[in-house]
Amino acid sequence: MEKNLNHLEQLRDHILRRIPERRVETIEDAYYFIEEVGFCHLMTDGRDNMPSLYVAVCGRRDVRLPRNVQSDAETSLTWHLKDELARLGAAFYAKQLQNIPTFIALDLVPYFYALYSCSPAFSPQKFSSDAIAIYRSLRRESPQTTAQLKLSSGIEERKRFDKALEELQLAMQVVMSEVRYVPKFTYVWELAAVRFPEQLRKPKRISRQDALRHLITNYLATVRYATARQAQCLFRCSPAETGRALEQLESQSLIRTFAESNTVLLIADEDRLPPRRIDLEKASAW
DNA sequence: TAAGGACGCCACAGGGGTGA
DNA sequence: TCACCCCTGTGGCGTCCTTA
Repeated sequence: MEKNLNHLEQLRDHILRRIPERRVETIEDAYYFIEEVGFCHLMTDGRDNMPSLYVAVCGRRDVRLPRNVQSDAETSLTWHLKDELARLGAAFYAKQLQNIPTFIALDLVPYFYALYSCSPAFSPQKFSSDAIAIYRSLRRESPQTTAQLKLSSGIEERKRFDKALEELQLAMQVVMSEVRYVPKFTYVWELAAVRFPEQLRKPKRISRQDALRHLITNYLATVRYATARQAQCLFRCSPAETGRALEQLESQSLIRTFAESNTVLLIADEDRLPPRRIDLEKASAW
C-alpha cells in the first residue's frame, strides 16, 4: 500500500503542478491549471488534500504560507492571478468548498449549481433578511462595488454585510467579478446569473445525486486518492448521500475502496478514471 | 502651511478560544 | 474531535490629525 501511495503522490505532483517545470507563472498557466484540476482552492498549502492555485504557483510540495503575505512574491502572484481570472470570467470564483475561496472550471459550474444553488427569489425563508436585501439590490443594479452595495442594501455594518454576502455566495447567487485598487481598494459584486448565464441556465436537468457523483468523480480523478470523510466534508453532503455516490462509482469500477482501522480510503482506477483533459478548442478561445 | 504620522478601508489565512 | 466564531496581521491608498 505504501508503495502504491508513493506512486499516487508522484502522479499528484504532476497534476497539482507541485514540480518546478509545471509551475503556474502566467494567467494562461492558471487558466489551464483550473481546467486540468476542475476546481481548486486559492491560497491553501495543500494539506487539505485539495488542489491549490498557490501551491501550483510555488511549484513544489512543501508549501507554507509566509507570515508577511503581501511582501511574498509567490503570494502576490497568486493574488494577481485571482484578480485576473475573476475579471476575465475564466473561472467561477466563490467560497464553495469548505467555505474557502475556490475556483471552479466553467464546465463544472452547472454541477455545483445543481448541488448548492438556492435563490432568495424562490426560497426566501432560507435566507436572512440581510441576504435578501443585498440580492434585491443587485437585481435592481448589477454590478456594484462593496461600498455601493452596502449603501443600496442599507446594511452598512461590516460583519452583517459580510455574513449576508457569504450566504449568497454559498448559494451561488452572487459572485465577485472584479477587484479595484484605486482610488480605493474594493471588490465588485455581480449576480451569478448575469455573470455566467450559459453555465447557470442548464442545471435544472441535473439531479442533486448526479451532481454529487460527478463532482466526487472529478475530485478523485484529480487528487487520485482521498478518504471517504474528506470527500464528504468537501462537498458538505450527508454521509448517506456521499455513501450512495461512492457505491455507484465503485460499482462502475471507477474507484477502489480500502478500509484501514476507522478510515475508508478511496483510490481512483488508473485506467477507468484518468485525470481531466483540457478541451483545447474551448481553451484556445480564452 | 507643509510635512509626516496615524488610522481606516478592504479580503484573506492562520491561530486561539469555545461549545457541542 | 470537530465546527464555528473572533481576532490579528498584512499592503496600498486616501483621509484626517498632529507637529514643527
